[in-house]
Amino acid sequence: MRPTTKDLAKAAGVSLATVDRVLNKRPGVRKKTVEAVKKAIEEIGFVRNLSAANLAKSRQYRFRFLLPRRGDLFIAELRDRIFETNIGLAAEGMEITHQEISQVDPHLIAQTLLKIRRDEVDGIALMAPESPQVRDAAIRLQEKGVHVVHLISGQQKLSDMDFVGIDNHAAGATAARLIGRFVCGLQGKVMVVSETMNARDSLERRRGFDQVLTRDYPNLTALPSLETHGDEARAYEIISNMINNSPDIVAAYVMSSEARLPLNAVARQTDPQTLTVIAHELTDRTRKALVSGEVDAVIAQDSGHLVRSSVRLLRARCDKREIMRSQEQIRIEILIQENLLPAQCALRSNDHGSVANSFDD
Amino acid sequence: MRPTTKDLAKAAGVSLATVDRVLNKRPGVRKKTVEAVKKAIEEIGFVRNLSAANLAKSRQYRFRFLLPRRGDLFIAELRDRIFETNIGLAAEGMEITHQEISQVDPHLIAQTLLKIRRDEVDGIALMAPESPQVRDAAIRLQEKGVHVVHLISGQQKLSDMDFVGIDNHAAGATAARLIGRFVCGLQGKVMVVSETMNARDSLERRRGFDQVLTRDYPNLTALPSLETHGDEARAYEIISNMINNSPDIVAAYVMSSEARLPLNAVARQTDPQTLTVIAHELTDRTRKALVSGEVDAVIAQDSGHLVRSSVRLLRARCDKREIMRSQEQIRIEILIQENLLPAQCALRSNDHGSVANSFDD
DNA sequence: GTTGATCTGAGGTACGTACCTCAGCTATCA
DNA sequence: TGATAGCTGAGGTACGTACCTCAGATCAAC
Repeated sequence: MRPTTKDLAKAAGVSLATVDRVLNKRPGVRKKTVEAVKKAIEEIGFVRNLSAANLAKSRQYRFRFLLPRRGDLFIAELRDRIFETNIGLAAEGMEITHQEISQVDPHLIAQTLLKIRRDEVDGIALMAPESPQVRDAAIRLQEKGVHVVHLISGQQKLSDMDFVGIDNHAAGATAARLIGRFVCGLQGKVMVVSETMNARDSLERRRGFDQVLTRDYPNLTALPSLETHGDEARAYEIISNMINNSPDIVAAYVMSSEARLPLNAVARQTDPQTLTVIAHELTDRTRKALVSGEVDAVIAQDSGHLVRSSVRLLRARCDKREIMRSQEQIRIEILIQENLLPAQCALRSNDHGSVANSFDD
Repeated sequence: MRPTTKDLAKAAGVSLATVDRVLNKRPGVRKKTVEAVKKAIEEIGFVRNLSAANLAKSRQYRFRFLLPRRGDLFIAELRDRIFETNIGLAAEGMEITHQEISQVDPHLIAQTLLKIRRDEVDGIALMAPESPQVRDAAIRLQEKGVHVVHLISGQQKLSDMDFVGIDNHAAGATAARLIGRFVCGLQGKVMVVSETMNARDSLERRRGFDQVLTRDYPNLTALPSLETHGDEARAYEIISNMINNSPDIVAAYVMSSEARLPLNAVARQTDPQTLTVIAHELTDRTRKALVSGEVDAVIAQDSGHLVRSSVRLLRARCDKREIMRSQEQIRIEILIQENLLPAQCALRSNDHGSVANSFDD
């Protein structure tokens, strides 16, 4: 049997109350006594029983994800993962919800943030385009005692500690490297498409992309970023314009998390099989594109990891714990046809019915 | 507050005892009553409090990883992850150990397996080359009540349910695709190196590799597999022979998890920068090779995931639970210079001192 | 040596579930 | 009608930690 606090008290020659004070960093214990207890902890190899601690605390954590309202496949993925995580962690006293926010208007987002009360949630994971208003509102929220982490995009270097997502500079560099190698020395232009360049993540990806491309692949020239603004007609128009004006396009980099519109537009304009195409995020659309050869590689961040990592980070904040940041690093995944897992992403078809309990025989 | 069993009892109009019987699938409850309780569960949204349940059960899980004795960097990685996982899960009543076993001799491995008693461990994660003796010993062990999962390699299709690791056929295919694309239409031969072709994983990788290469890249011919048997001198000899006999080698695929010897041998024989090289597993050696350009891509499986997934699987077996297999799928990661995380793998330098508790101020 | 502040011990309750016993209840069948 | 088996309720203890109160001990400074 593992030693308990009682054993620890005996080993340290103090009472249970003192052990408790030391373990929970409560005041009113002499340094010498603290040391004695710590020594005993090492000696008998005491490890706090988390189950018991959680039970005793009967602590509840209520976290809320704020995601843009747009009907994006990637956002849908995230929502599904939030739902799953909620189910999985409900048994551990967590309640994880999500709320839609404006996809663009910083004022509206800031308003939404400021409306959040300390007594309804303990933490927020926010996915929103960069803006001073949002940043300030987030800071205000923190001051109220609601912890905030920034998901995927993140605000102007508040602190890296609050960010959950991939290194977008590196992701852009990865895209450039793949295009550079796949294109095989061909001379030509590279089309770059994004939903908007107002987002911090797009800007960073672009910088990383350009850096590698100009340094290592003089045969390739990156064209100015096209912005779809999530509008299908517009996407088609600007992309077809671009393709018609630059017949020497040999590759395309779709930077935004919603690759559907750009991919559809490209597909209508040219034979994507002959074009080297790199897109972001694994969704049903990019998965199909990967399988058909329409896309050569997908650069992805695991949506489940994003959600779980956010939750762990928020929870650590609530407990005033530090966290192993290196273990929470979100990987930049490179996906091609061959390393797509059969189940990956196809999970969307799950019905969300009765997963909560396991009495289904 | 979340509803408790007491609330559930009230809602279902039964006693706590009956609720308990239903929740824990104990006999002696009429079907009708069971249904009533289940209905109440749905209605009030009852979710078992895991902390309380674990505490009440005061269940301990003792799992042991059996890893080959060789001093491999990849194995060292795994050991470190086991150590970490043990620390992280100790608070949840898990005790995760590891034991070295013969790296080759099936008889010795089988003997080791058969020596394991039910009262010392609840489950085993076994990494061993395929052989009938080992397979039988594993089955015997299961009959004794010790759960067994097969790590990375796996035995002849016992059951996919017992396997933790990547799809090696797909991994080989991935390697072939990368080489095919990176080589840019060049005509030539591809060298294939492994530690041994007796391992199931190597065979499967080879098959996946050949399949894609012969189908999609007629410009490339894969050479017969070279086996280093973990011997440095031998590795150098066979590889230099191969290189001297086939001057038109344009690429190399290092299949085994220990890439050190083959990479060193290749480096001594030829300029690896001009060769397209794909290796397996992220270790200090492959990481350096990736950064220097000696290796073009690394195909990896996350060692931490391997360990944690094994533990989850074993635990599910102990609890007689089914598990979401799709969530336990180990991803085939493609790593290039650009998407290497700064922290990734460099963790080896950690001292393993006082991570067990968090009183370090 | 007294006062006050600081530290420590003893003992309690609470968290939500698991698992036990035993008494009593309800159908079923002889 | 009574015996039997199957079902249900009442009540208890246990798990290990958190957090509370209050009394008593210790130590410093005066």
